[in-house]
Amino acid sequence: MAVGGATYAHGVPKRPTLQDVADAVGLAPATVSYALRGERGSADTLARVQAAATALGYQINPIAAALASGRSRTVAVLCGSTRDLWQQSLTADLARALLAEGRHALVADADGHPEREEALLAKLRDQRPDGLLVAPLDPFAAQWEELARQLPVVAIGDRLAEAPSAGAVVFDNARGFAQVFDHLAELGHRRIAVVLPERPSTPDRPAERLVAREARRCGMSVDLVRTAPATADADTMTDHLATALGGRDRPTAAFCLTDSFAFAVLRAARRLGLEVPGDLSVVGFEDVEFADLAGPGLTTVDWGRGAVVDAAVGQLLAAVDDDEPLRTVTISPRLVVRGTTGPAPSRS
Amino acid sequence: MAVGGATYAHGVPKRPTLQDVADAVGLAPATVSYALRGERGSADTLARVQAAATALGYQINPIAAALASGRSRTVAVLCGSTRDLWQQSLTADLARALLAEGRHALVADADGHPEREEALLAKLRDQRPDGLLVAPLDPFAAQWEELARQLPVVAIGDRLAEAPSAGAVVFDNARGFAQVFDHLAELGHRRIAVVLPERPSTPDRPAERLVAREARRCGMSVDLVRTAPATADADTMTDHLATALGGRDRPTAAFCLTDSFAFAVLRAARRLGLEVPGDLSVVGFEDVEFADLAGPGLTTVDWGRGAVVDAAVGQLLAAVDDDEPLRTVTISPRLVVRGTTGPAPSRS
DNA sequence: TTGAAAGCGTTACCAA
DNA sequence: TTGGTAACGCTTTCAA
Repeated sequence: MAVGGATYAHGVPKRPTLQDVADAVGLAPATVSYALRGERGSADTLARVQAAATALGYQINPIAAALASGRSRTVAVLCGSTRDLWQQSLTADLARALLAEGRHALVADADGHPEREEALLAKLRDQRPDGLLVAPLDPFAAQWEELARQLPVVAIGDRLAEAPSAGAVVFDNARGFAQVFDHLAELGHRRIAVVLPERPSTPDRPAERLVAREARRCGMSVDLVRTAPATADADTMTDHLATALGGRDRPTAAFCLTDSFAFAVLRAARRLGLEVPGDLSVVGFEDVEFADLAGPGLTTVDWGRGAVVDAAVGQLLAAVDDDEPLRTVTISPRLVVRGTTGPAPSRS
Repeated sequence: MAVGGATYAHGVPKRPTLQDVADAVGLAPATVSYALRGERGSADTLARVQAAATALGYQINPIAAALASGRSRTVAVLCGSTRDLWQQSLTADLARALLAEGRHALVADADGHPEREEALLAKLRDQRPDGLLVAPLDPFAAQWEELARQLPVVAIGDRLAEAPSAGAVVFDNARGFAQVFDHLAELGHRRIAVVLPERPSTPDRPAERLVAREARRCGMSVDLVRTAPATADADTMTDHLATALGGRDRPTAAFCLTDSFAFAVLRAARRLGLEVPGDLSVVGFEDVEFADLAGPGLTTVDWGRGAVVDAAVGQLLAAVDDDEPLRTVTISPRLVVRGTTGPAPSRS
């Protein structure tokens, strides 16, 4: 029975309920409920109910509705780490898009830890969201399978290996990689570093294989630099990259699979006294808003976050509302070359 | 009665309820409820209930709990515009902090429109959050008063003029402005531009007055450049600023009340062919993560977002859980001078 | 088209 | 300490 803290209990003016509206118009609550939702009712009833509702200032109680119907009109958004800039923006955009569609966003952030992802998922599920949008940390986890059977799930970035029934919005990495390698090859780079996250590659981001293939195709040699995903601690990442990119026989370009990595590389370059792009070309793979400011040498791949958001939210809500099947949508890359990204250094 | 889309209805294995646990241990649901919450029960009862609950895999249904108790264990987070980088990060940090305290975050974004702020507020209120964290677009709106009477509200950035009962986390702008002006004066700047949002100044950000006072104190002349808050359209902002900062008798420094503005100024400077900081010193007022990358001349004021988040979440939850009074917390500025911000240009 | 009644899964009051 | 029971406010089935 609603108690509420002493401080706030009195201020709440006991909002009108369905019963109040029903009393006002002399109808049964059920009738009012249907009328308010436009499910049925004669034109007359409908009008009277509407009038009474607005007169009383009736607002539905979504919690009661959720309990009774089993649907909360809320969508859970679970993201791997909002410390990563692109994911942070993605999360914000998803929330905005959901709101525009009349759904609330229940957001959670696994903060880089797969085990936290699992725990959060359980909690989110308890909130009975109508659907789930997730940028998975561990797309191979077994839990996805059960979850995807229970409610519509759309994964962003990686297909959920164990949950074929889930939808996905994935990136055409093959083309993206090809564009980047072509670009770097044209500039004359022969030896590049590829900065990528430590976590295992996935079905949709088989980064290592793609790198190997492209390197072969372009006749390049590649240093793989594995880096912990974005954390609160930018310095550690910078240190790590400075070590990897410095040294005598260093690469002439760095291809970063995340713009957060690219920023760390730019910082590392600065510490090493390397000019970008004079001494080191840097390519990001996400195109966050201010990539253009981050460095004159920062070329990026733009995946069109708007398209990602539309595809994800669109198909999720279609599944929720109209039971439409989920599918995999592939996003195409567009290379954004900013300023002069080359020329390739002339030293051997 | 739970219907669920045809596709997902079957997959849901009908989770155990309190009743199921009660049946298992041969106690009343009420007893189990109390035991599970550790509110009462003998050691024996408690143990048996725990065991049965884990055995059955019982998970509480938060929606039913919310309906019965009137508390949702959810906190609404309403932000003026997640297109602004600082606010976007703030929102992400708030959500993370809330999660760490066992609360879910219901996030909404007014996207720069005060009228949307009002509408969203109404919808959020319907979700019966236990509290509200808000970076208000319009701190003068009348609605805050009623809202703050109904549930704990903590405003970030501006005190809510009409709602004295609400808490606040505000920035010590007087000191922040003084630090910036001192810094610029030391570098020898005599004429600066101040880039600030169009919306009316507020009790806690009486920007214009502070600017006037500081300018007088430091013997500077000031151009006020009013700019629409961050939008999706960075180009427009850049155009606007390029106009304001170009011209024959242009200022030698720009003090931007938002880092988003600072970025726009950097873009404008680039378009105008101005060197930063050679031709134009730029000072931001927020210190977003990658400010150090955005330009060598970008000095910022760091308000410690972590402190803001702690203060806001801390006092809100104290009010929610322990009925503690809300208060106004003031955050102190710290000037972060990066690289060489001067020297002041030598032309008169 | 309308309504009565049975939930939905908890919490909280009050009596035992 | 425990348990019965009445909310909480809505949705949905089923009968009128």
